[in-house]
Amino acid sequence: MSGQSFPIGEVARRSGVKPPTIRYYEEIGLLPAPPRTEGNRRVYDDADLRRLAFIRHARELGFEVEAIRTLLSLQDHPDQSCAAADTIARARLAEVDERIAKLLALKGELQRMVETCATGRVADCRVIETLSDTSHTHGALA
Amino acid sequence: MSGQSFPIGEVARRSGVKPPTIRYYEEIGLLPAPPRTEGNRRVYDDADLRRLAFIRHARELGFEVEAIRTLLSLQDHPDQSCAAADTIARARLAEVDERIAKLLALKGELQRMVETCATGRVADCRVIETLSDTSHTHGALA
DNA sequence: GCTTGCTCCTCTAGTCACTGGAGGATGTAG
DNA sequence: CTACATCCTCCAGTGACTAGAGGAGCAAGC
Repeated sequence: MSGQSFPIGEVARRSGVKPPTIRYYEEIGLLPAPPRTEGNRRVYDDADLRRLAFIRHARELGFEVEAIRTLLSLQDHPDQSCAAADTIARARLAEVDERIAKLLALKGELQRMVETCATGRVADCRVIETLSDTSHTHGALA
Repeated sequence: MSGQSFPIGEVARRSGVKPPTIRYYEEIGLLPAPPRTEGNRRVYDDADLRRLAFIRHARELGFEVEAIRTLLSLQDHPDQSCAAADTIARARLAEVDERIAKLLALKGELQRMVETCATGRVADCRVIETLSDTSHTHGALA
């Protein structure tokens, strides 16, 4: 009932991650090395598929591979010490919060521009002001 | 009242962008080449500072340099055709919206983990499920 | 006015996270 | 059994930095 298996190309199509990138993720240990067929071909399952989709989304959101590694470690070691997991989750949470805040600010500004635009010309664009606040500039990256 | 000027090191400290990176941005045309002193040193002003801080935040949010270039073009050509600006702003807006949605989902999951954690063990971590939705997987990048 | 020491300059090379291609084996359809 | 797609490994290239070598500029102290 859950034993679907796919070759790398199929996984690539379904996850949106290209074959060379999938092999690369295996190489750097983000994705476990899958079993192989007689003919040495990689065989993936649904769990791999989900993991890859997760990695892809996280990368698109701008998380570095190391950050993703820590997120995946939460998944991979559900029995690990709570303190460790908590620390990781909290750090990521802070990062996520800041990103959301910045994106919301940028969104507001882009919306304002689209609206202003409807009424005439772009006039005063403040995209820079929106994201150039240097107050919480230091100490952002976890 | 607005004539502050700084050498590259000062700009680096204030913007959080390192000198070599600032020079790199100049090279690829994200930042205009500033005037130089007698002794061939770059001299920046407040506008450069804001622009750099903006670029930094946008990069942290995962926007590619090309996307940032289009955002900056809104700022740089406030008199350009509204249609062009509108198209750019709308495309970025869609991207921003999707990012916000994904980050909120991830945030919820991380929060749940921190809470669960407080009560005992990590147990079932679903960070992967949170971001592995493949439904709107294709057609995301503008 | 000259040395000490910091910042700056350019240039080249290295890193991270991929991306693409060469050259060859495998698997599947006619 | 021949096409032809897909896979394999390996190696080179890209984007966006990052670090280092080697040298010039400048401010401060003696």
